[in-house]
Amino acid sequence: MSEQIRHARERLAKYMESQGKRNTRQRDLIVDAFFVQGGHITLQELTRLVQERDSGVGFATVYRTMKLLTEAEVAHEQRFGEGQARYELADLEHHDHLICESCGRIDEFEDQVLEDRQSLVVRQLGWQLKHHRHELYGLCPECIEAG
Amino acid sequence: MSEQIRHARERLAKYMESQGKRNTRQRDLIVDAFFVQGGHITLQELTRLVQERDSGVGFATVYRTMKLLTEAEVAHEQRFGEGQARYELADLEHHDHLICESCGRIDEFEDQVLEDRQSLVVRQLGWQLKHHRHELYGLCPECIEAG
DNA sequence: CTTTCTGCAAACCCTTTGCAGAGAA
DNA sequence: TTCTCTGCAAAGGGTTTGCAGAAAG
Repeated sequence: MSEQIRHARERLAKYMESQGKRNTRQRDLIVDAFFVQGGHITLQELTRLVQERDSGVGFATVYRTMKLLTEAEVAHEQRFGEGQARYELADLEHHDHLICESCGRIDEFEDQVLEDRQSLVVRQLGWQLKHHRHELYGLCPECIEAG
Repeated sequence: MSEQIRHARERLAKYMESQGKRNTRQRDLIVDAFFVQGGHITLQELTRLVQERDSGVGFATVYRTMKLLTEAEVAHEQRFGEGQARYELADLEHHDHLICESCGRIDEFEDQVLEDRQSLVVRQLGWQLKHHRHELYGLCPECIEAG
C-alpha cells in the first residue's frame, strides 16, 4: 500500500512536470490528505480534512486538484448511486465495489471468473468492451450481524 | 412487447385506483409517449416528445408522472455515468446494460452464469446481496464497423 | 517578470418543491 | 364541492468557472 502511494506520487510528479504544473502548499496538503485517507472520499470530506490543517484552503482548489490527479491517472472518480462523486487511488489491477446500504461501507473485490465471463458475453454480442461498472449493493457482515 | 405494455398499463391502472390518483390528459400523454418510445429516455427527452402533442405540458408534470410510474413499479429509474436519470419500462426479468460510448446506444443483456457467479462471490465475502448495477461501456457493432 | 494558482462568488445543470389556480370525481 | 393535479418559478444539491489578487518559477 505504501508502495502504491510511492508509485502514485512519482507518477503525479512526472505528470505535473510534463504539464508545467506548479507545486503549491495547497496541492501538497490536498494530495497528502487524499493519500493518507485512502479511498472513496468525497470532495466535501476531503475539503474538511484539508481545512483541519489549513482552514484557508477553498473547495474550488480541492476540486481542481482532484481533477488534476484524475488527469494524471493517480486518482479515479467514481459515481455510486446518487449524490456526489467519490475519489479513490487509481489502482493498477482492476476491482469492483460492494456497497453496504445500511452503514455506507464500501469494499472492493476482484474475481477473474466474473471478468472473463463478462468479456465473453460482450464479445458474443458483437460489442467491444472498453470498461465497466459493477457495483453490488447489500448488507456487510457487521450489519447482517446487527440485524 | 405489446404484451409487456398491456401488462404495464394494467398494473398502473390498479396502482392509481388504489392510491386515489386521478386520470388526466397530461398523464395520458406522458404515459403514452413513454410506452411508445420504449426505453432509456431522459425527462428532458420525454418532455420534448410530449410537448410535440401539447406544448402546454410542463416539465414538473412529466417529472411527477415518471415518479408515479416508478412508485407503481411500471417504470424504472436508472442513473448511468453522469448527468440525467433515464427511465425504462420495469422489466419482469432482470437485465443489465451495454452502453456505446460512441453513439449512445443502450442495449440490454442477461446472463445467468454472471448472475450466479456474482451471488457466489458476494456470499463468500460474507455479504448479503440486495441488488446490483452492472454496466458495460464500449463500442456497439455499428460503431466498430464505422471505425 | 510571466504564467499558473487560489479563493470567492456566481453560474450551471438537473432535480425537487411551494403555491395558487385548473380540473377530476 | 372537494381534493388532486398542473404549471410556474424558485429552491436545492452538487459541479464548474470567471476573475482579480497571490505566489511559483
